[in-house]
Amino acid sequence: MATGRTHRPATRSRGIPEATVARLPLYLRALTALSERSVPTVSSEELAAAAGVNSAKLRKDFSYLGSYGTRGVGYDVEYLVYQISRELGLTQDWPVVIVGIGNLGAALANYGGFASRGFRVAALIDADPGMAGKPVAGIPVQHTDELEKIIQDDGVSIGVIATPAGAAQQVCDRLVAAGVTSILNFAPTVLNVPEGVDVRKVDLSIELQILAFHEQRKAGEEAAADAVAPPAVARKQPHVGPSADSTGSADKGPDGDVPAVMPA
Amino acid sequence: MATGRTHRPATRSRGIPEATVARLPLYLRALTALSERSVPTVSSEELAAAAGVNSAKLRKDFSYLGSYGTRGVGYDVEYLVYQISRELGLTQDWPVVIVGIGNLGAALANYGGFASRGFRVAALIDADPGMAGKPVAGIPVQHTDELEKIIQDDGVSIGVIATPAGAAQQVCDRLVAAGVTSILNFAPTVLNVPEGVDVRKVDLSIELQILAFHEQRKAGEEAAADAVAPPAVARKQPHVGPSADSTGSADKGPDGDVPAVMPA
DNA sequence: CCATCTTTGTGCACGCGTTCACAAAGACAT
DNA sequence: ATGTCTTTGTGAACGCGTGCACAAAGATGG
Repeated sequence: MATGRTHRPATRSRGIPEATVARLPLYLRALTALSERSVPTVSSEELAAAAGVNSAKLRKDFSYLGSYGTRGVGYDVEYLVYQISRELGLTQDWPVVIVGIGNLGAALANYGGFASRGFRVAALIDADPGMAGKPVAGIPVQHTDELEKIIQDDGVSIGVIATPAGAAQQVCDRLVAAGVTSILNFAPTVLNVPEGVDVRKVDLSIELQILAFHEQRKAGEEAAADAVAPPAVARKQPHVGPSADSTGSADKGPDGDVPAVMPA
Repeated sequence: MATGRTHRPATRSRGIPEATVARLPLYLRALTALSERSVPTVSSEELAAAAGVNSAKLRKDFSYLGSYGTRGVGYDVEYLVYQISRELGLTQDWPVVIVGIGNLGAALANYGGFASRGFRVAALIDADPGMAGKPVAGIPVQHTDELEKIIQDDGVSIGVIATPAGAAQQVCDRLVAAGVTSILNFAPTVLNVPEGVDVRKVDLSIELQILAFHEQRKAGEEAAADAVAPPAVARKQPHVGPSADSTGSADKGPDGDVPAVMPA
């Protein structure tokens, strides 16, 4: 799903399948909402509905954490919030650096979800000297030269890359060399990292392409079954030659995928 | 993965497993790069390395598309680019609407990856009347009232939600009612959609929490003897970072004396 | 204290995805 | 043509994740 490397020595140590870990934040969000409404307990059925998953799956997920429920009653909301937070490591403070303060980087810096869950923006870093000192989301942007110093001084172990694709690997290397061991990559590139470093990637382009695939499939099925066109009329524009159009050569940027503004 | 609805017999119709579909954009990106360098053919081993996957997996993935390789030689780059593009539906033009033009929405509008692969920003939509007419990425923002009209006029079938969480479900309902059948959701909420609508979500907060989990596990690999006594009063500030100092192998680590921050 | 009812926790089976390993297919040299 | 060498395409085994179905556990009421 998301680790850039195919490797997964990951969750070998103590139970908790990767798929379960990926769902814990979902449960936590639903539980936090319940907590704010002062709901004392919740059944697996209710919570599963709120999180958008199967109730059996939810119970099995929780069983990896331990037996935190009460049969006949359900789960204590507050207690479960604490247990999941602890399991996810959110009871600690995680300083995070964001590299590449373009449109996307600025959006991330302003994203409220950071501060609300144990994550703290330790620094914003950009390669453009003109950005230095300029405040974004109340935090002054610092130049790339400061990167290593910041990471070491603040003990940063999580880095967010929001640079253009061309700069991503280089930034990644510097982050890792300075001590970062977890990277969230928004640049459309496959990052190469040494053993022991986790990479998760968020790729808008890929998500859209997956949607397009399903969309095309849906359109094709309808066409095969019936001729009744639902709402739209001009939805298709088959305007591509056998192999000359989109593939030719540099008809757009390096890959056309540039998430942020950052001079190389 | 990402389909909002629990049920998803998914790609039953025409082979092609979901996991393979999710990798096709990755291959396509690597192939495009090769194409720009005028590389005529590529072996499964080389291409797999470029895409960051196993070569056997790549070959099996391609086998679902058909036999496009030549034994003893490899794959024709141009031909494969075309085949994958066609399979993903990228030879069509996909108009996309972005709803919620805040920091993130603006970043998405400026994202080059849209236009480069058959996706076209048909409209930017925001609920704030003050935003109306204001150009973002060269496109004037339109008010939410126009949403249905735009979707129907342009035959939009893909919508991107970049609104706050509170507005996401409402926006989603309107998109679906107007004819959108694929949604990319950036809001931290579980969207409820009817059968036949695909939802993929991109959630920064969840990604970070998953990274935090692994980070914590790495930090406390040897000091696994915590076995925290269940706190009777939940949501209390627990003692924090008790593991960063005991191990000698861990060179990094947030010098464990940061204050605990519980989610609110 | 016993009966009943609710809800958890989990054993089990099934299907998907990954990986191995190798035969088949073609290129290429002689 | 024939042999050798490279690389694909895939059969088969394995492991993980999912969901069913049910027994165990505890609450609740009489």
